Amino acid sequence: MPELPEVETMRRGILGAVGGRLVEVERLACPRKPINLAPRVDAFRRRTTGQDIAAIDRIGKRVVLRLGSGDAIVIEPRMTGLVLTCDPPDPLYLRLRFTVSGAKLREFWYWDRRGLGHVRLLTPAQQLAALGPTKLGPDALTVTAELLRERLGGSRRAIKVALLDQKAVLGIGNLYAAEILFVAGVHPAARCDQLSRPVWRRIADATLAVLEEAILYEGSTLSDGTYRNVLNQDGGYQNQHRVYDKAGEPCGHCGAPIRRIVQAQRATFYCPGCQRRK
DNA sequence: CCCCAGTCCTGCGGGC
DNA sequence: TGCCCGCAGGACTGGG
Repeated sequence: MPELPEVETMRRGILGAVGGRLVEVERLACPRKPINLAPRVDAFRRRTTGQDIAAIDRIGKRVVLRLGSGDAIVIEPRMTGLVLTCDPPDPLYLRLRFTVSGAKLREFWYWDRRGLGHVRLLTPAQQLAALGPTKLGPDALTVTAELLRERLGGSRRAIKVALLDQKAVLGIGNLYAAEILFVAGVHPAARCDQLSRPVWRRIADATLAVLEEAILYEGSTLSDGTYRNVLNQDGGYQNQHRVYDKAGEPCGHCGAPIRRIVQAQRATFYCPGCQRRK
């Protein structure tokens, strides 16, 4: 499931298209169900064809192609979306083909097995409304202890649930929330309004450490094998996981069996020996 | 403010 | 062995 490190890996994988010109964005006849574009196919094609690719950014878990017109193509992979520059894992789920001229990278694809992802073309005004600071928090790679405490310190929510709130902090999903709290030594059910400054410091430090390390490893490929980098290779961070999807296995630090609980209808993994409530 | 359940969607694994 | 159900969860929505 693409979270910040996986999406950052996608972004870096297609940076070779920057400075080029979008020849075409073609919606492929995916036999399951062609991707829903916004706006619809004709307008999407008209407003993207021939546009310069000025930059490729990441906003949280989305890849953003900045076009010369000021419009932005926003790719939101959600659970199973992938950006690929080579043959796909399974051509059945290819949804879009991007063709580029005048740059090193000539072609890339959007692939999505389950089809929960979205690709949207947004005007500058729409970008501000949908992706601006009122909708989305600061990027997780920029967090500090003060910023986390400011945004979450008054909340009665459990810290693990709050870390998933994209209005609070941007880019953390279920997997990395678990890993971050393990590294910080914080119990996932600890209430935000009961955490001290030193604990916020540990959470901020762990957030940067875990996400930056995961980017170096090009993200996590889980046992279902869905996430791949743009070259259709496995990521490497799954081998560094401390708790995610390890229920019953001994903690690598203290040996206690890793626990699985459910918070806000999502699985949470943690070590009862290493992670305390305060 | 915050929580919860439902929605989208497909593949896989557990259980019978 | 084979089939079916439920689970996986990112983002969003509507109701409490």
